[in-house]
Amino acid sequence: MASRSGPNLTGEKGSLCYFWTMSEAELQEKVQTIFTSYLERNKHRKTPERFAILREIYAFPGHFDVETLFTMMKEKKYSVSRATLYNTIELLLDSNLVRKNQFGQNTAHFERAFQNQQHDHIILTESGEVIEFCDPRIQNIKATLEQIFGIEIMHHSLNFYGRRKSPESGK
Amino acid sequence: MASRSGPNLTGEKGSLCYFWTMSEAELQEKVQTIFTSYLERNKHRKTPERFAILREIYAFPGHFDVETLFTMMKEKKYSVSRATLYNTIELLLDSNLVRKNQFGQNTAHFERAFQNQQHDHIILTESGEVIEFCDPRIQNIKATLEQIFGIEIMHHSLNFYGRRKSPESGK
DNA sequence: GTGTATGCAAACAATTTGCACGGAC
DNA sequence: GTCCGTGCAAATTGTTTGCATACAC
Repeated sequence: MASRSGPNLTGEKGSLCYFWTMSEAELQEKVQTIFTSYLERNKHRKTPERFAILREIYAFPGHFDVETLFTMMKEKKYSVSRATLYNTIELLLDSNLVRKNQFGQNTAHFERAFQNQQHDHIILTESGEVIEFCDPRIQNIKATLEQIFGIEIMHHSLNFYGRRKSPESGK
Repeated sequence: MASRSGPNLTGEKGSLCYFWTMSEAELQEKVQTIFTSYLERNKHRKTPERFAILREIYAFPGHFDVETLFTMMKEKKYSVSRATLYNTIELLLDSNLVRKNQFGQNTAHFERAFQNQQHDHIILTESGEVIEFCDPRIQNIKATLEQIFGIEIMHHSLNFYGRRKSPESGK
């Protein structure tokens, strides 16, 4: 279940990129503002639970599933129920603050989405390790499909499944 | 839950393609041979249930989930249990005769894989319709990733989620 | 005060597991 | 005859729902 960020390869071959800006505190503040305005815009209540969940999610950079988040919050003495987690994540998905991933298993995985560039995943099936990458060519495919099928694509999910080529020879 | 095949656009812009060959009978015979040799190679028993399931899957061109397959086979008076379906599909995945898809929901979808070119999916979220497409540019991305990360990619899954742009305008 | 959001537990859905029996080898 | 694969039902896992209470508005 390990997860590491892709390397900063901006510019290299013009095809891979990954970057991160803004301090944790700024990030927390920013997403809180976004969520607040989302809740107001949609006439949802600004409950402490919702903000606690948002904060907890944005305090954690990797992928998580609901059970892990539940345990994490229980340990920190938050009193949240699984039901509220599912409900709130639904709102966070809708406000584009969280992204949902379905890797092979039947557990949904989530990750924070704001200031976390849209990226895709490589799952190393032997170790469960997840590599993130970002390749702009996917946007070209998207554009072609939109044009050919006359559709509007809202989002996508791209996962590659593979394994290390030979121990310690990769790189 | 509708599902339609992508159009045959081989050559157009050099980016989209879809084709199908071989009669149903030939197909059935071919996959049966492949499965037989797979079972022998891995010292698994060649039970009638396993071949019945393979036949049933290859008699159906679209996507299916386990429950649907179970119902389909029950109606045809096959006596199979869900457990056997899950077990056998596992073997069929391993022998590359079946492909597994996780669209948004928590139900896994499957489709036959042999002579069914590797393709990806567009899910129209409003209707649940699934469009298949095949874009060779995904292979370029794959090649880049293998090279950069020193990995070997076995397979991938690419899903776009979108909607029709405007009724009857998308050609 | 009103009514939405919450926590809890029960319900549900998809998949896995345990076990006794049957049939492939 | 051996023991793997089966059917069935029970167990497990992930997610949703129902309901009484709490608190945001």
